[in-house]
Order: sequence, then structure tokens, then C-alpha cells
Amino acid sequence: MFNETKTHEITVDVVIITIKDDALKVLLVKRTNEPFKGRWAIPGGFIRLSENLDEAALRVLKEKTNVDNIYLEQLYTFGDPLRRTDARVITCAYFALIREEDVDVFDSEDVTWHEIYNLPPLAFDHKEIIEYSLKRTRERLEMCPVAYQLLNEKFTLTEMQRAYELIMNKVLDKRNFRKKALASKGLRELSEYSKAKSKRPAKLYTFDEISLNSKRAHFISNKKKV
Amino acid sequence: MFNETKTHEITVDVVIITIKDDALKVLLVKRTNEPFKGRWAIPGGFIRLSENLDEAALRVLKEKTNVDNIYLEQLYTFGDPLRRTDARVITCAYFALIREEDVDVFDSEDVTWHEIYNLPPLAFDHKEIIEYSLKRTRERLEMCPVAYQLLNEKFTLTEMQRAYELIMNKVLDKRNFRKKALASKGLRELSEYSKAKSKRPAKLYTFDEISLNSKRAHFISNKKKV
DNA sequence: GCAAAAGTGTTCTGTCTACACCCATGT
DNA sequence: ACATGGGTGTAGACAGAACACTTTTGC
Repeated sequence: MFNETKTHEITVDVVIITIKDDALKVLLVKRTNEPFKGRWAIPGGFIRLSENLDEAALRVLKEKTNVDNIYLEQLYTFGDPLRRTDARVITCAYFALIREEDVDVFDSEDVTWHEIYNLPPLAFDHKEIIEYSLKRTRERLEMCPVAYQLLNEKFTLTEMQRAYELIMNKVLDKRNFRKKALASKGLRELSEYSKAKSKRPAKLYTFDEISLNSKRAHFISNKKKV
Repeated sequence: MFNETKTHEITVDVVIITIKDDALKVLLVKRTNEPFKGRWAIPGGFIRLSENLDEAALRVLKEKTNVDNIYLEQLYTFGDPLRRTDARVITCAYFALIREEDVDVFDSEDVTWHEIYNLPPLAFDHKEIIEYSLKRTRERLEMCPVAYQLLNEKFTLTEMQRAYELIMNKVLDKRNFRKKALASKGLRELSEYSKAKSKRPAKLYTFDEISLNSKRAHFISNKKKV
């Protein structure tokens, strides 16, 4: 089927996840070339010889969103010979959790956010890759409060709970959630309150600790932490 | 440093773990070429264009051990440009848990077992890869009783406990261990007993369930299960 | 005063930990 | 009869799940 002497190509693909308009979304790009021309796909690119895999993933991420303060983790490497019809391409998939407020949006007709629970038809095996990202994000969330990566720097516990609910895709009990959230290492209560209309203001919190104890998480920050 | 137009090479490396002589061991091969000629390394090989990553890992595994009833899982992909001094090689690392009794040993001066807690100097980043395999194995063990993959088909609870202790690298409480082990789904009590000398015979157990609920575990079995 | 979301505790249940003695066997 | 490992139960601590009402604000 393939010529055994032909070489493989290797790419990184990055599943970029955020919360926007009260929904969990992934950034997709519309393919401009065959195969799957016109279909939505996860952003990706070839790995340069001088960069490591994390750097390649970061570069792809930055090209699309201009963020550089993010949670980025290698997900899995997909290498089925039939995953692409045009060539033998092995892809090292990453996933990133970003704050919408940090994104320098290049949102356009060809690069835009899609609801993760309501995806359009995707190119290649990208649906599988996104589903696996979601699974992994849930696993991480059970270990440590990574969800704050999706929230603004200052957030209310209700916003945090909503992030959990969107990721876990189920409703959570408010009292139990707050008890657990307040016990998270790194969470700091501020003396500020949200200003909302027609309701009681909510206390704001922030996260100090960067040290998520997830293994092999690649976390890059240039923001000064309080 | 590297010519950006030159292509990458991609390999699979397989950390093969077993229990032998009451120690946790990995199979290493002695390198016959530069760089690191004469040093120990994890077995690996290039990925063929017609095979997927799991198949490539299985092939490497079978070349060294002739086993085909194993727990095999993709671990992580290592792609630092400096991980090899000779070329840019990205490697997709796997780890396998095998039973010593299943191995068709090619144990020789150049291919042999080494204690995982007492490794010789290794080529490239292979020490890091082995350490990560161990970490992942421990995580799996906390989720499901994968340790039976290292045991003979029929085993005593003491043997199972010993496997856990070797992997976790700490002693466990006998009563607590047995309580938890007996609650494992898939564990079946046999009506046979171990025959040992000068001590009370121990009841033998076996595992029926193959369905380890670890994600993306690639499990291949051609052995008929009872 | 009402709508809308913020905030707050207790009980129950299951799981993990620590811990010490008797039993069955071969010699 | 003794050495060797096999086998057993209970109490305390802790974590997760279920569950309903009061408070603060803007309008």
C-alpha cells in the first residue's frame, strides 16, 4: 500500500479549549487544501528541526491565538497509516486550556470557535482527538483545579463551578462544590466583589499556585503572579 | 543548528517490564553502533509506513521477547532536538507489562534484564523514559489491578502483593491489601493451592477480566481465557 | 416586595489506615 | 515442637453525596 522506503511526516496538532458565551469551545480552522478542503480541523503544523515538541505546539498555539500564558499538555500520538488519505502523517496531539480574555482573536470565517458538544464534521481523525482531549481534561480536573486556566484572573465560585460543569457535562451540587473548591491549594480569597445588576455581589477569588501536580504538563507563564 | 529542510526520523521505543527473581526489571539491549556504542538502551525501531504505532511497538516487543499476550500502552512522545546527538529522532515511547513465564528469552550478553531500581548508565534520554514508565505504571495500578499482567496465570495473594510492593516501591499492609485485592473485579478464587515446602499452602487466584479500564491501553490477547 | 443569585451545615455512607494474633504445613 | 508464611477483623479518620433555607442586592 505504501512504499516502505518513503518517509513519514510528523506534525503537532493542538486542541485549543476555552469557555466563551457560557459554552466549552474548541478553536477550529477551515482547511484550504485537499483532502478535506473546506472542512474544519484542529490547528496544526510541521515540527521544525530546531524545536522540541512542546515548542512546536506552543508555536502553533501562538500563531492562532497569540496567547503565551497557558496550560499546555501533550495528549497522545496518533499514527494510523489510514488516518490521512493523502500521506503518512503521524501527529503528536496537544491540548491547551486558555482564557478567552487572553486571546488575541483572529476569529474569522476560517478560524473560529465551535461548541465542543456540538461539533461540525471534522477532517481526518480530529473528532477522536478532541474527544480524547475532553477525557483527559476531565481526568486532570479530578486531580487538580486546572479549570481556573479557563477563567478570568478574578472569578467567583459560581463561575468556577460553571467551568467544572461544562467540562464534566453534568450539574454539580453547590454546597459540595464550594466545600471542595475552598480546600484547593492556591485558591485565594480577594476582598473584592463582583458587581452585577439586581443580585447579591459575589466574592472574587484568584489562583496563586501554578504548580498543578499533573505529570508532564507544560506550563508557560510570563504573567507576573501576585 | 539543524538544517530546517532535513527531515525528522521517528521511532518507537518500548520499555518492557517484568518481575523476575523477586525484582522489577526492564529489558535492555546493548548498542552496537555509535553514538553510545556499548551502552544499554531500551529496545526500539523505526516505524514502517504500513503499520500504526501500536503495531510498531508490538513488533519491537515480539522481536525481543516473542510474547504476544501483553499489556501495551503508549506512554509519551519524546522529541527534544538534543535528545540524540547524531540525528533528529522523535520517539514514541510505549511500555509493556509481561509475565516472565511468557517470554521466549533471547537473554544474552547483549539483551538482558536489569533491575529498574538499579539501572546502568543508559543511552540518550532512556533513563527518563524508564522513570516515566514506572510513574505511569503506578498510576495505572491505583486505578486497576494491572499488576496481574506481571504474574503467572495462577498466583497467590502474597505474590500479587509482592508485585504491588515492587511497583510502588514500598511495603503494604497485608490485611488491607487482601481486602482491596479481593474486591477487584475479575479476580477469581480457584480451588487449588500452592504447593510449597514447610509452610501452609496458599489459595490460588486468577484474573478473568481483561477489561482494564485504562484509557488507550492496547491489549492484545490470543490466549483463550477460562 | 420581588426576582436572582450568593452563601451556608449536617448526616450518612463508603473507603483508607493502623494494628496483632492464630493456623496449616513440612521437617 | 518449631519455623515459615497463610490467613483473618475492628475501630477511627476522612472524603464524597444528598439535601433546603436565608441573605443581599437592584429594580
